[in-house]
Amino acid sequence: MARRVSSKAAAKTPDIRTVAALAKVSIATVSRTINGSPAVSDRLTKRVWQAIKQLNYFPNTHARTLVSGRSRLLGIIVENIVNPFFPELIQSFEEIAVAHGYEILVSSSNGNPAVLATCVRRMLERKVEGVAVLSFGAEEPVLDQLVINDIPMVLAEFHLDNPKASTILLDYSTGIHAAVNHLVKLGHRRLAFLAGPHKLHSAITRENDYRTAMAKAGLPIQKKWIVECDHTLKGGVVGYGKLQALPIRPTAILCSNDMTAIGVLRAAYIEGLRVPQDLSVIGLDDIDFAEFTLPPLTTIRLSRADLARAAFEALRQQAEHGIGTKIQREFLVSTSLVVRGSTAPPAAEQEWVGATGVKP
Amino acid sequence: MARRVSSKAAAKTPDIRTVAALAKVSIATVSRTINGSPAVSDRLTKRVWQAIKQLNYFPNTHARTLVSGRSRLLGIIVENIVNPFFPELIQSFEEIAVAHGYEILVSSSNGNPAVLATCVRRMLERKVEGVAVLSFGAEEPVLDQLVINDIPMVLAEFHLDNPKASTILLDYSTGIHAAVNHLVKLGHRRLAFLAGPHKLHSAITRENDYRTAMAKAGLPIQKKWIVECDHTLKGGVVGYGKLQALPIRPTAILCSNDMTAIGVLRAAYIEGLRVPQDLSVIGLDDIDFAEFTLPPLTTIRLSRADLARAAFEALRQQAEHGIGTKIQREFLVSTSLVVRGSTAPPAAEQEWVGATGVKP
DNA sequence: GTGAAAGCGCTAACAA
DNA sequence: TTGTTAGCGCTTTCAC
Repeated sequence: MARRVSSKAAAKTPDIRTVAALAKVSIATVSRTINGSPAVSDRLTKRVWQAIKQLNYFPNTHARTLVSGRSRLLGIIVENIVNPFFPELIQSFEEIAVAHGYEILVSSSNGNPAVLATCVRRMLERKVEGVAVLSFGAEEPVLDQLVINDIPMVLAEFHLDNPKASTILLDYSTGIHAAVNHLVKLGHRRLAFLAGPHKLHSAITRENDYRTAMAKAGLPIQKKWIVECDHTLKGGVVGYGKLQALPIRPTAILCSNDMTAIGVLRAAYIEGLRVPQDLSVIGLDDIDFAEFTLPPLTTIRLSRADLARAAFEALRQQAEHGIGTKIQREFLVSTSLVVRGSTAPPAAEQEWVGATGVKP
Repeated sequence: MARRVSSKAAAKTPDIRTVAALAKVSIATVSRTINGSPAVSDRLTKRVWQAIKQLNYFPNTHARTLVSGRSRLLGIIVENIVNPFFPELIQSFEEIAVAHGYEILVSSSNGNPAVLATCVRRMLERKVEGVAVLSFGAEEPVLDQLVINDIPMVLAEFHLDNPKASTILLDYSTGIHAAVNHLVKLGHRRLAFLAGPHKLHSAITRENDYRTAMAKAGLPIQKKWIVECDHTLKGGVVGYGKLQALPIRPTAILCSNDMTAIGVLRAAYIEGLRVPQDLSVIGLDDIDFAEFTLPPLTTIRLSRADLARAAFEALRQQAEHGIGTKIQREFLVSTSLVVRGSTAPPAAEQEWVGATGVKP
């Protein structure tokens, strides 16, 4: 095969040397200019930028990473990208990261530890500077590779006894208490809870908060009124079915997430039960779609933007903190009730109250 | 600051030299072993792997990329990650890419050319080997940076006169014809079309296919029955409103995507129109959620998996083809009608037919 | 303020 | 079959 005869023929991507040659400076000066080092005279700065523009040059991240040790890459692992909660979260996280000069690597673990393990591995090979583990899951054991390699991490609702690991605590309690109180004020006493899969921390925490809120409200908890679903729409349909099969049915259902609640809405409609007249339903997440369900879903908002911000901030502090700088190791994201159309006073009790003016 | 006294103290990430030393071979042998070169004896292969395991070593992608010129990174640009169609697409694309040893960089352009430009820039800096532009948009002019840098591309529904650019053609026609015929067979004659935003190629193509299908079916097209929406749920609600304000209303609505159709379903419900008895609705995409709308949505399926496969295949061929190898520059992804519950014979005409046995 | 030179961790020629 | 060595494109001392 013929080799290229003239160097002119090779119109390859310009590198830092090309720029230096054109600007008639050393490559060190080009590097300094690009990185905004103050120690470059205005005269040369101008010449360098002019050459850069002319050549349409951009630096090679891999070379930069190799020598500087900083990849400016952040990993984000979500539980399930197909659950609308997560794309919204990824979107926020990416925006913030990009605004700060970072790039992100996204992976969806789908609750599968093996998948998680391979994506952690890939992230390690790419030398990520930190990983946001927003899978809310029980996959933490697989995270030891991150620990071993000393990679900063931020975990949702999970403490890892490691100096590089930060935690985002989600205060579901506020929102769930508000939801229960809202229902109680409306006159409900029989509140069921459609839980998430117990392998998720988030599901456990939410369920516990429901129990606490019920206790505080002085309401009895029936074991049968708590049913484990899987945070999917289908799961909500199934959960609803189980509840309706009970001899004494709840008048309101609190769901561990919005998808479950949407499943309930759907199942109730098909069975001819009117929401909210015959049954009140509350979700959790406040995904964009919640506003558009029929009726619009009353739900507990968990801000994706807040969560993304906390996750990024935790990682950034770990990645950029100087020696001796104190970093924040714990972050809190709160929740709040958004009242829309899926809650109302219970039908029967309302009549009963109307008849006597006294609650049971 | 005190320097490290003993090399023992530095428990830093092992590199290829560390492995070589432990296995008592040269770094070249380690490299060959990792890359599966056949030219390594079983004896050494074993020793090397053993050392790798012992040290928990993994190669540094940046160094690899730098020297080999191959990043094994692919970019994927979607229109809007919050539209459920896209997470499903990303999921598929990632699975395939990872299975072939590639990593992906995801960006959501949100129809914003400036955002697109910066994500292209970031992808260039990371030396992606190809970019799947699945934004279906009019942002192609911004893609010149990819062209200039000779980066392989695959575009949906857009031909770029560039040797590195492949195209995925979406055969909406099959699905849309099937949808129109389905409606016609049911007895509909007044079919409206809720189009997507005209800045999207996909929207234009779909609308044209609707016109063609209508013409083939011998049905008149009313200008007022084609209204431009924006592929969002809200847009569907608005579009529905415009259609209902017409003196002569359509009995069926074909929508440019599922989100629009879901908006129509919602608006119709609120206005007390029953779907499908009073109005038939058909979507396009077949997002996971379509199965769970009320009633379940009849829609035109566009397989995300097929699209992802085509996109990956196009990029892989460009990235890996040897000189002289013929590569496929055009790919076709088809569509098909999925009949569910949102279509039925039109109410009025059904009665009329019942009365006389003859159609108008 | 500027430049020369030493690598970052790896692959790929070339030798042996 | 194995090892030696020259960089990939950049940042970062260290001199000047």
